[in-house]
Amino acid sequence: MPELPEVETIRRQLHARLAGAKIVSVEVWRSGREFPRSRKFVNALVGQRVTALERRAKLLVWRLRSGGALIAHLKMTGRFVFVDDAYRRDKHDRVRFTFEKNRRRHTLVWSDVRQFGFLKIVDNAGLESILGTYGLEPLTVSVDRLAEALHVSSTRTIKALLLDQSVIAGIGNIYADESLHRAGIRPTRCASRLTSHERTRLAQAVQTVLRESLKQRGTSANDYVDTAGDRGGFLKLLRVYGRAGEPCYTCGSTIKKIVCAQRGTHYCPRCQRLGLRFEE
DNA sequence: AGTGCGACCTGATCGC
DNA sequence: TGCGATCAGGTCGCAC
Repeated sequence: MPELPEVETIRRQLHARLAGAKIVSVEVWRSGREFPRSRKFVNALVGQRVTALERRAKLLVWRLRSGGALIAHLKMTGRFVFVDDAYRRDKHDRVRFTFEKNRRRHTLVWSDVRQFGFLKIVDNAGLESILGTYGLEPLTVSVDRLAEALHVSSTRTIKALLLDQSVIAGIGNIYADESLHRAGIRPTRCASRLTSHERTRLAQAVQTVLRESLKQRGTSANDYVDTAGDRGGFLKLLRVYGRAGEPCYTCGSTIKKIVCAQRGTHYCPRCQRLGLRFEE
């Protein structure tokens, strides 16, 4: 379940190897539901040069020199992994890219067990309209702006709001739960009922959690690996996600798991108490 | 208009 | 042992 820190980790690794690289070959091993028709896809990419790798929300954007871009969404199980010549194809592998940069060759495989992810070629206008649907980038705006984005008149729960990519871009289930725990706010709270102190605390928590996770190269709760096939190190620093039935590190209460915003939701009933808070 | 929820997909795990 | 049910979850599209 790659969210902002995982996608950003992959972006950095791809950028380091592929910015300025020429796409030598593209081989579609397996196309599927979301996948573009293979010949058109291959023809649009071979011979092109990648100028830069960017990220917006959970979307990877491969800028192409001729204009336009290849966009990639990993959804839950999408992976980009660099492989060597001895690599043997796995049944979930879908596309193999070969690049050349400074006379060095790089081979990259796109695989996706659940087939939810997609690769798509878009022109500049198409790219702009897609990128425009996303909200604030949480790591490049101030706490105040982030807190302001959480100031809504909405009947939704605060967790549902955090997951809304058009409000804040890049938060998924893990970081929503972790941010709410660090801010001491129960996920089921009505978003419009948060106090301004709570919005600020939550905005700070979102930034802290995302930054800390990025330092650890993301969280590997299930499938996520980076382009070297390595797992992220943030798993051991999670305080509530995946810890149902275990004691809260802060207060010792048992972490609960419920369904909120149609997602498995983890929280500490004591640290994330309902009702008045007295410390503010 | 805003919100909730099913569908998409496969593999791991659980209960009988 | 085997088999079906359940769960994981980002986002789209549909229904209310």
